[in-house]
Amino acid sequence: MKTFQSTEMDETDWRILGELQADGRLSYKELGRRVHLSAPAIAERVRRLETAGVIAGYGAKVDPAKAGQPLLAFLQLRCRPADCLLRTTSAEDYPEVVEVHKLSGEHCTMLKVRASSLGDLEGLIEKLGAHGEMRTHIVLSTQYEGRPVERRDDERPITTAEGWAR
Amino acid sequence: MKTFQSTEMDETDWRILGELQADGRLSYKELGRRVHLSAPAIAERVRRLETAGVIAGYGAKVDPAKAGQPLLAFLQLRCRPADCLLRTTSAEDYPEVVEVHKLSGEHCTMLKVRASSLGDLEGLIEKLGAHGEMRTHIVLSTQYEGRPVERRDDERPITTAEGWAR
DNA sequence: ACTGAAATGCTCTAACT
DNA sequence: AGTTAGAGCATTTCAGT
Repeated sequence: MKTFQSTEMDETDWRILGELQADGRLSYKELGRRVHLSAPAIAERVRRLETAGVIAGYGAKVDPAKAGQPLLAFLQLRCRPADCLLRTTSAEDYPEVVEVHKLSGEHCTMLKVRASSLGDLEGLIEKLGAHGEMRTHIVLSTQYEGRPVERRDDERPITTAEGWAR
Repeated sequence: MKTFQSTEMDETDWRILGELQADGRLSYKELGRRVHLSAPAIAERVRRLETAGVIAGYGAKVDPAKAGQPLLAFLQLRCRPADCLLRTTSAEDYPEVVEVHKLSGEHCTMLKVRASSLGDLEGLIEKLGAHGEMRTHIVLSTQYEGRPVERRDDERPITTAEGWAR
């Protein structure tokens, strides 16, 4: 599979990426006005970014609190290898679970969950507790979330096999 | 400010929300075809959802790995109240920090960070370590992320002051 | 790779049910 | 709240640079 190298993305691509992360419904015409390119030129660049997978899709950003899920928590799960959450029941069965990450360290899993009420959260924690030792972190407030992916000047030359395989 | 009650959202609104979270660039015409409504009717419903803040915006979903940030980690910070991260330097100054949550428990902060390399991550951890005791969880793999907000049948009647204030 | 113009298709307003 | 119809734009394709 052909993958987009960072080196193939010029300043204009990054600006397009920035604008589209801030407003995914921008028209190509308006986008073109902002980065000083014609609509067809923009459309082609965006299509290339999509094909390369840099843009994985577009989505409405829904406010969970206003959609009935005001509670956020992080659950850290130290599974017993036998009945680990990732091996037995899929975490997708729990609608509260919005993210699942496998962690380094002590065979741990990090879950980000959203609940509609403390009762909902309590029930979830009880059910998940069956899979192993758990650590609960309830979020009181979120300073910010969903920072856009931006260009980094601090990127070092890649020294992995993939990096040399051009 | 007038806020959208969950009870004001019917099945059609939830379907629209589902479709727009899956593809934020869907045309009103196509959206209308999917939920069996005309384009102007859809447009008005979407505009209402936007005004109510249920839809907070639209954005391109960028794959961080393909945009030069393959590393993900959660950093748990136990600040000394005096020079807490949230009080002194704003965490927004660190481009690696993509989420900041204030936690219950021992005056803790949960940071979600994305780095371009282990060196980048190491430098960040070093700098943030100055703000207090820290616990690092490097993500090895992500099972999923960005699950859409969906309707929940399990919602209980709200018993808070806000719940009664209709 | 980008521009400009023409055809197509979508969005928006308005009049009405 | 919803529909249909028409005017106004955006998108797409294509020829040209």
